[in-house]
Amino acid sequence: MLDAKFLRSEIETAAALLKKRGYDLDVAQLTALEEQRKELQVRTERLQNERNVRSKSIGQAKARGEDIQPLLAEVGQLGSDLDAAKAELAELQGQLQALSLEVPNLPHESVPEGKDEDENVELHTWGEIPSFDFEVKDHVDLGEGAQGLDFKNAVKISGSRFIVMKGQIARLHRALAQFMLDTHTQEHGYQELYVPYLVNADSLYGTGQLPKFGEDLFHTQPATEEGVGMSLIPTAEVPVTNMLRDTIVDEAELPIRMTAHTPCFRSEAGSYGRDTRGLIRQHQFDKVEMVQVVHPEKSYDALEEMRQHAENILQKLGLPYRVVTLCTGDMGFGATKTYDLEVWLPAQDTYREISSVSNCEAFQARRMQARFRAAGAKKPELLHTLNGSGLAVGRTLVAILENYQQEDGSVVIPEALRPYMGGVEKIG
RNA sequence: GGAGGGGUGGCAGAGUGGUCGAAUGCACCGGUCUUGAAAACCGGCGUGGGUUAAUAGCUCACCGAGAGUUCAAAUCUCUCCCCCUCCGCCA
Repeated sequence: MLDAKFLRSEIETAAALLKKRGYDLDVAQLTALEEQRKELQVRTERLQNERNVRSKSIGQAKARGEDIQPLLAEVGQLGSDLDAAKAELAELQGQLQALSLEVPNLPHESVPEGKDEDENVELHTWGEIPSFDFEVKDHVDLGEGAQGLDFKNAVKISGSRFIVMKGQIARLHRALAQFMLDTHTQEHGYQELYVPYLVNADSLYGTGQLPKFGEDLFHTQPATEEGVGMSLIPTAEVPVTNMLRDTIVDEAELPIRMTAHTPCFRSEAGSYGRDTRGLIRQHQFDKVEMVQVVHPEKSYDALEEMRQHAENILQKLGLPYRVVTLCTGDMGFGATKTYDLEVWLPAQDTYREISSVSNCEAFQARRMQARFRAAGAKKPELLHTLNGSGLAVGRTLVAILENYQQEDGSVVIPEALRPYMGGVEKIG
C-alpha cells in the first residue's frame, strides 16, 4: 500500500512511476473519490463533534437537575443526519481502501525500465558452466534412475505437481535445508524461526497476497458459514514478516533478521502448460526464506547484503548461476527492487530462477503497521521489509542432481553437504 | 468436547450509562535538589485518521473484534475471536 497522503498530493508522480511497471492508475477516478471523501469526512466529523458537545451538555444539565426535554428535541434531527453521513463516508472509504490495496509498489529509481522478463538486466555471473562428455540427463531421469524421485506415487496420492522423495534423494533434500539454515543462522546473523503454515487473512493482506492474488493460494474451508478460513502459505515470507504486524520496535533492535524453512503451497492457477515435467513447478515445495526488517535508510544496503547471503549458498554448493536485476515490468506486486538468482540447469541448457530477493520498503509495513521508534523520537515510523529465498530447496536439489551428474547416472555430493549426508560422497 | 473465569494505556490495576482517552502505582523521559548517585519533589508520558505549509492548533476514532440499544457506551444487549483454570481426549 502506498502512502495515502503521497498518493493524494502527488498522484501524477505516482501514476508516472506505476506506468513504468505497466500499471495504469485511474487518476480521474481516484481524484473524484478523494474530493468527495474530503468533503464528506469534514462534514461528518463536524456533525459528530456537534453531537458530542450536545450530549455532554445534556449530561451536565441532568446533573444539575434541569429539564432536559428541550435539549433532547434539539438533537433529534442531528442524529439521523449524522447516521446518514457516517454510512455514506464508510462506503466511500471502503471504496478508496479497496482501490489502494490493489495498487502495486513504486519501482526504485535504480530499476531498469522494461515490460517483461526479457528486459531484465544481468548483473553478473558466477561459476563455470560445466561441460559433459556424455549425454546429460535431466533431474527426472536421474532421480527416477536412483529410485529417489517417485512421481507415480505422488500422482496417485495427491495429483500432478507433487513429489514423493525416497532414500538418498530425500536425505539430500533434507540436508540442503539444514545446510541453508545453518549457514544463515551461523554465518549471516539470522534468527531461526519455526512458523505456522496456515495463516489468517490479516497476514495475507499484510504481505500483499490479498486482496489481489487469492487465486494463487490454497484456502481451507471456513469453519463456519461466515467465518474466514485459513490459507496455506505460498512462502514463509507471510508468517515471518507478519511477526512485526501491529508492533512498534525499538530502533536499537534493528536490523531484525529472521529465517525459516517451510513448505510453500501454490495453486499455480494459470500456469497449466508450464514446467509440467519434474520438480521445477510444484504445488508444494520447500524453501528457506530470509526476511529482514530494517531502518528505512538501510534497506538498500540490506538488499545487497541479502543477495550476497543467497549467493553464498550457491557458491558453497559450487553451482553456477547468474544474478539479474528485474526490470520494472517483471517485479512482484510489493517490491521496489528485486534481484533474481538463476542457477544453471545443464539439461535445460539455461539459467532458472532459484531465488528472488526484494526490498518492499514500507509497502508491507504500512499494510501491517510495522513500525519502530527512533531514540528520543515522538512518533513511530514505518519500517522497511525485505525478503529473499535462500534458497528454494526443491530447485536446488534439481540443480545439484543435474550439475553434479556422472556418466553412470550417479551424482557427486558437493563438499559442503557431506557433513549433512553422513559423509556420503556420491549417490545413485 | 464439557464446566467455569477473564480480555482496559509498556506493565500492574480502578472505573454507579453522562464533565472518561480513561484514576492510581510501577516503568520511562525532562527538571529541582546533590560533589556524583539514590531518595524526595515538580512536570511530561498512547495510537491511528482528518484539516493544515506544519511532526502548531483544532477535530474524529480507538478500553479484544464486529453489530445493536441510547441524546450519550469502557460501562447495557447480541455475535465472534483470544487467554486462563478444571475434566475428557490426544501427538
